[in-house]
Amino acid sequence: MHKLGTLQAGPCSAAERRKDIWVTASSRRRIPEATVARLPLYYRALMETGERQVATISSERLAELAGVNAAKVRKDLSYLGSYGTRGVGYDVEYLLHEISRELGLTRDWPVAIVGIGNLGRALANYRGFGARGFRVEVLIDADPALVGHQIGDLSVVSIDDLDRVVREHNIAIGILATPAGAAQEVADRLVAAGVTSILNFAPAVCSVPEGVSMRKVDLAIELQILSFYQLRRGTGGTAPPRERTG
Amino acid sequence: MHKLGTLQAGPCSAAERRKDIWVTASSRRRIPEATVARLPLYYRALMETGERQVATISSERLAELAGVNAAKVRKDLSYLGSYGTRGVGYDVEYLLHEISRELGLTRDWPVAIVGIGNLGRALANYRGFGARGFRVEVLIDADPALVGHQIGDLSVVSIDDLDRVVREHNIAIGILATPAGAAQEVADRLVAAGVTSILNFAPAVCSVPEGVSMRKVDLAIELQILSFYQLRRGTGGTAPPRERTG
DNA sequence: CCGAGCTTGTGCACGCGTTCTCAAAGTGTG
DNA sequence: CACACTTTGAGAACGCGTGCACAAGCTCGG
Ligand SMILES: NC(=O)c1ccc[n+]([C@@H]2O[C@H](COP(=O)([O-])OP(=O)(O)OC[C@H]3O[C@@H](n4cnc5c(N)ncnc54)[C@H](O)[C@@H]3O)[C@@H](O)[C@H]2O)c1
Ligand SMILES: NC(=O)c1ccc[n+]([C@@H]2O[C@H](COP(=O)([O-])OP(=O)(O)OC[C@H]3O[C@@H](n4cnc5c(N)ncnc54)[C@H](O)[C@@H]3O)[C@@H](O)[C@H]2O)c1
Repeated sequence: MHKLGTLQAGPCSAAERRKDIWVTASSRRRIPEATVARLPLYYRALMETGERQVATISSERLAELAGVNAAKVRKDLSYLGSYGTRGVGYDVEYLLHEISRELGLTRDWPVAIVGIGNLGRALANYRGFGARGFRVEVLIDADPALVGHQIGDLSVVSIDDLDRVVREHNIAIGILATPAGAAQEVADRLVAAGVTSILNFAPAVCSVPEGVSMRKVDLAIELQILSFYQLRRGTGGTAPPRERTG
Repeated sequence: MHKLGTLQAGPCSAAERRKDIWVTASSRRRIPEATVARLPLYYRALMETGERQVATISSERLAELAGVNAAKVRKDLSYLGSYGTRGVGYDVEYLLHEISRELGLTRDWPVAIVGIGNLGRALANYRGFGARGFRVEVLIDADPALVGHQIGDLSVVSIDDLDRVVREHNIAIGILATPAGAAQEVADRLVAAGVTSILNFAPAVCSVPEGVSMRKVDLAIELQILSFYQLRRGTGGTAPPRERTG
């Protein structure tokens, strides 16, 4: 398949815009969400191994490195286009480039963290984000005692200045690390300030309008899921094969 | 759902996995994984609202509180048994009890954290875990400068004492917050010491033997997924309504 | 005791994701 | 060029999860 061109680059025409089909400059087909979630795994696997000196990598090898099924790797990559060569494998450099383009890793994303408590500080200090183009540029908190405090080379900004600072830095991605009670309000303010992607650590149901993405990470829930299966095992069940990739 | 599953452990042990039925003392039927992941949501929703004075709650109301579909709530709860009353709803207290029993929240789980860096410290200081019966009892790190250091009312223990301390405290659940490079080795040591559930924050593929559960939380991947959809939106696509329960 | 009004529990259809499988398409050797 | 070997790409089958729709079952007022 894959007949109608990946060739036709450039911004997609208005005619192509459909509700359920994702037509973009980079890829012509809809990429399943499960695949999107695995692309970072492939990216990381390709980056980490010294495989880059080798020109090509097979789906089998990549599957092994990423910890998934080989058929899945092939199907996932086929959504990006036919980048492989039969009998040979995938060109490592090219694949890396395509994946990072697809994930938006070729550009920098300014990020804001709201709620500079235990977790927010840990995130602010984390060096791993920058490597993927996620630059934490703004730290926001409501606690007056914290405002102005220096963390790394950033100074904590008051929640009152949220709108201004978020706009100034052109923030598209916000990280929410406030207590649960403040989550919805802060999310609303972020959205109002132009943020369209939110990563939420607060254990609270929290809704955002159409056109804004929100992903939740709830560590307590993760523990409870582990506890569930732990309990089963103790009472004679078998372990669940499950493992999540964010 | 999100369901971003990756099989793990031994090579190609996929086929036989699904076969086994989960029959335990507590519930007669197999509970789907997606349901297990939502039970904590229901639990939290029930605990948070003042709904407890009200004797019963309808699936519709609970769905609203938990941010899911009402039919889903009913189906999920039906896996636990027929605890509802038609025309009335679910008895709140009883439902809470059943869910917490199913999730193993009626008992205490001693937890160990390995890797007391930025993230490990945040987790160690977090008060939210204890409320669900997850008691962080052991902090472990390899850095000699950190060993003996006091965090909260716990003292950091050397990685050399991992086996002994984990056994002494009867730890079943371990949290892995070391750098990626050390993840597999630490996981192996935890498993060797008797840990059968691991929550892994290190961005690394990491395998555990059959009979051990492992869940991964990779924050960088979450950001990359957000970035993917953010990029699409910019180029004219529609936003994905997606939000993870997990 | 009956009927109106709710709410649960579940059968069912549908869509998504996974994985098996194999033809197609490449490489390399003699 | 023929042939053996490798590896991709995709068709197809299957299983899981979701959500609609509705009968079964409960309460309550009269
Ligand atoms: N720390 C962890 O390991 C951990 C684990 C799981 C979940 N969480 C969740 O992450 C969130 C943060 O946890 P934490 O331990 O960092 O909490 P924390 O109390 O240490 O920090 C919360 C911070 O948010 C700030 N804040 C409160 N209201 C605010 C508002 N309206 N606007 C801006 N800032 C505001 C507070 O001043 C504080 O600095 C919580 O929702 C918590 O449940 C944390
Ligand atoms: N901090 C964050 O916000 C964040 C975000 C995403 C992912 N992560 C991941 O979480 C993990 C921890 O992150 P961090 O920021 O806390 O890192 P960190 O470097 O601050 O802490 C790591 C700790 O692990 C200890 N350690 C190293 N090797 C060890 C071993 N073999 N046994 C026991 N302890 C060992 C180190 O002494 C250090 O104290 C990393 O894998 C990181 O990629 C962290």
